[in-house]
Amino acid sequence: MSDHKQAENHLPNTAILSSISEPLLRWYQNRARVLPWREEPSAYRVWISEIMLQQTRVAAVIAYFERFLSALPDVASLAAVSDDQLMKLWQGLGYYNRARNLKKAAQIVVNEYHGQIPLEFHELLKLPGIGRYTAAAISSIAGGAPFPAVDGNVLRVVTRLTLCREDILKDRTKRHIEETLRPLYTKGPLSSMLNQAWMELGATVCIPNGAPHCAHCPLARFCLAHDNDCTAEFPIKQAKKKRRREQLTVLLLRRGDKIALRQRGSKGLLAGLYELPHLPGHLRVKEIFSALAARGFSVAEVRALPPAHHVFTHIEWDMTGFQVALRAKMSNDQQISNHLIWASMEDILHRYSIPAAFQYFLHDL
DNA sequence: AAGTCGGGGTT
DNA sequence: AACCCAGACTT
Repeated sequence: MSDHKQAENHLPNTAILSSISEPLLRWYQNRARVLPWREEPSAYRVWISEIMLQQTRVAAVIAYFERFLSALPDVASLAAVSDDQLMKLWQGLGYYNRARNLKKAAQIVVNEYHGQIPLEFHELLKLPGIGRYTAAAISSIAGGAPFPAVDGNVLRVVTRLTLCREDILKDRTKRHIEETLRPLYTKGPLSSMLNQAWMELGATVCIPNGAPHCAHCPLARFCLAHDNDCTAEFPIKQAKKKRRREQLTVLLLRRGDKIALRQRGSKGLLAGLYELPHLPGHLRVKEIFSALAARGFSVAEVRALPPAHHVFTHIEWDMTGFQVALRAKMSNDQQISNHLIWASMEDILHRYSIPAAFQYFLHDL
């Protein structure tokens, strides 16, 4: 019967959640972690932290946040930073467009907002890299705006509390939960705390992997999933597509104390970052000799390196690596046509941002 | 609505 | 090996 099916698939309503704010806020005031961006929640600090925290754990962000704030302490310095320094500050965090959008948005703030970061939800939403979650987080935490910041934590906590079986990856499910929570928010400091409390609960108690710590949850007595002993069934998410695999042959080209790097294109995977030159497929030593000879290199020696495997969100790289000692200096024309950069160890450490996928081959240099 | 975009920790 | 993370943007 369709009525019965609807009941199993019900969406959460505000009434179920209305009695929850008080115990949740009380718990948060006692149990909130001390985090760098909480000590002084200025718009700039909250903004940087929220962008870094997108799809990234708190533990991974803290050190990056401190270093970033030291190097670029305000919007003006961010707007003026070089792309290379920006990428170096972001190296290892991933999703590098987050950093590029951060700089773009900073330039907009300088040029169109007189250097003052807007605190209104709908103004923040216009800036590149800021979606509904981040606009709600910044406007509420730094400005007390009454908007629920619905991230993966909140979706997990709310679907468990209410036994909601909608697919949390669907936009309309996120929108619905936003609307459900919206009435709980009032303008002022409580909306900042409430947003952080939902996320804190999701991150530390109502956790994603493994069993949630219901014995320590301030909302256990309100929680339908806890009542029915079915927290493991939530949240419901559509199954992911399988990753595709690619084979690469990575070359560690050495000439004297320099190593060859190449800048990736401005779009797509690892856009704009610096990589070790590589060729598609798994090549044999003989093929490497001829490929390099065809490009005008004089090869002294080729030595195999340990193979490496790197997993991205939707691609997997199977890499074989070869260290190649080059004999003579090639002509300037060939240097330019090959678009290679001859970098020193110092450059690699402090200037060029090289993604993790290539670091396997740089470890013992 | 589906695909793209990193890297690392947990289970 | 599969899952997830204080998501946003493009197509």
